[in-house]
Amino acid sequence: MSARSQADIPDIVIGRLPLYLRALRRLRQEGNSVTSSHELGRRLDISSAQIRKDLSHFGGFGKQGTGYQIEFLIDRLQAVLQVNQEWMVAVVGAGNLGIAISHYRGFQDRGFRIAHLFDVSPRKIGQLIGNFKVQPVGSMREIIRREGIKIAMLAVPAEEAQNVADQLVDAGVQAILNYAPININVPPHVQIQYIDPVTHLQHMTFYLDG
Amino acid sequence: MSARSQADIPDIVIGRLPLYLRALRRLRQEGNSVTSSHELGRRLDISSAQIRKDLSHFGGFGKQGTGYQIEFLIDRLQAVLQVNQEWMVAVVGAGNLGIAISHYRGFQDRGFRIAHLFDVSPRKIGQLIGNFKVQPVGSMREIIRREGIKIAMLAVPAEEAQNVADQLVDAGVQAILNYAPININVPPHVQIQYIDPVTHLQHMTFYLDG
DNA sequence: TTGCCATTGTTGAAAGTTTCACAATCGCAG
DNA sequence: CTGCGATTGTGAAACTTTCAACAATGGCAA
Repeated sequence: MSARSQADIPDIVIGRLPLYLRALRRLRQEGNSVTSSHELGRRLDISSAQIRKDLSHFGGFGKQGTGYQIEFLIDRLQAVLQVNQEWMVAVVGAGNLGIAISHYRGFQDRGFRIAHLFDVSPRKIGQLIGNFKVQPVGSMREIIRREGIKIAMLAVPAEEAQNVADQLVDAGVQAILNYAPININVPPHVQIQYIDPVTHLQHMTFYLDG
Repeated sequence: MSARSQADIPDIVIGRLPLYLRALRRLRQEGNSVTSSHELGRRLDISSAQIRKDLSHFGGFGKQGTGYQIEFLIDRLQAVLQVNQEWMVAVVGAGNLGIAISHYRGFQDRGFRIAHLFDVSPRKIGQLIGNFKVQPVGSMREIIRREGIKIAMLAVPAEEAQNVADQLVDAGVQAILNYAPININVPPHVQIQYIDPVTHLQHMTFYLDG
């Protein structure tokens, strides 16, 4: 990976930390204050040894005989993932998907806050969606620059995705979550992740009979 | 994995096939009829050796000196993934997300067709969303059974996800794409995949500076 | 027909990831 | 204070995945 390859921790390990965090917050919500690698493993369908090993990359968070203090571990994982702060996020594309994203309440307390919603269509610009007035892509660069926004979600048609991504990178964005069903290329200092439901469905149909 | 562990091909390889397929269809749309492992690799940011090896699990699809016939390879991959047919999909949850999913045109020509949209809320039942009348979860089991639906997308609140998943499995569903931000447990013969944008964002924030 | 360039399919080595197994230690009961 | 059951952190082994290298082959130009 890039920049902050912090102490050489495998990327695959980093990818599991958000899952641990999610499960821990759920355990807390259910009223627990302590858990174990076995309990986490059972819930996440990951071996307990793996969980212990993953966590041990960041220090000894548990206690032998007892397990892990949930509150403490949540705190530590949030710090490691840098989500003990609130990141401003720009959404590009005010179609059905961009609108659903803009309404979604689930970003709130997990480290993210949607700050702007952009679109090209004159029909959409100025419309009020959720709490956001749709803004023209033309002003995107300047707004992202000015506000130092580092993260963007891309919900535009596949044909425009590369072009919009280039503009985002130029504006200083360092992480892109791309919902368009197409691969895009970004410079190595920019993080990119993909969400395409069809690829998940196609992965599963391989195993279905019939 | 389960059931059709076809000739022992690693799951991680299966997971890449939908990406190859997506890139190939794009290449075709751009007017190409032939490609190479190098070109695919460049686009997908995957080594050419990996692509050749992955494809070789299913037979010799390419020609030395020339590369791969795009049309032919698309055909083969669609057959391997069993998306040369149209799978009926049930969507559960008619909130913003369920609605966006129901409107999404991108399932159409990639092997899937949304057949039903279910919700519990009496306020929503009967409403027309896209082409679907929202149906009560109470009738879900019978409809899925009767129509032999094998795939469901779950867009309900985290608290209800496990319960709804259990009902789906009981109704005969064999693959679930879960958008709720929670892990759910299903029997081993049922495929499950997750989409949670926050986990992707948190994965990326690890690497950001500041 | 020959020689050359491009590209595959495949082998084996290297790198990466998961699992095993156990000493160390904690908290608690008696 | 001792002994027991639970649980962590970890080094070494097993396993999986990726990569590098190359012989084999196809098409094309001369």
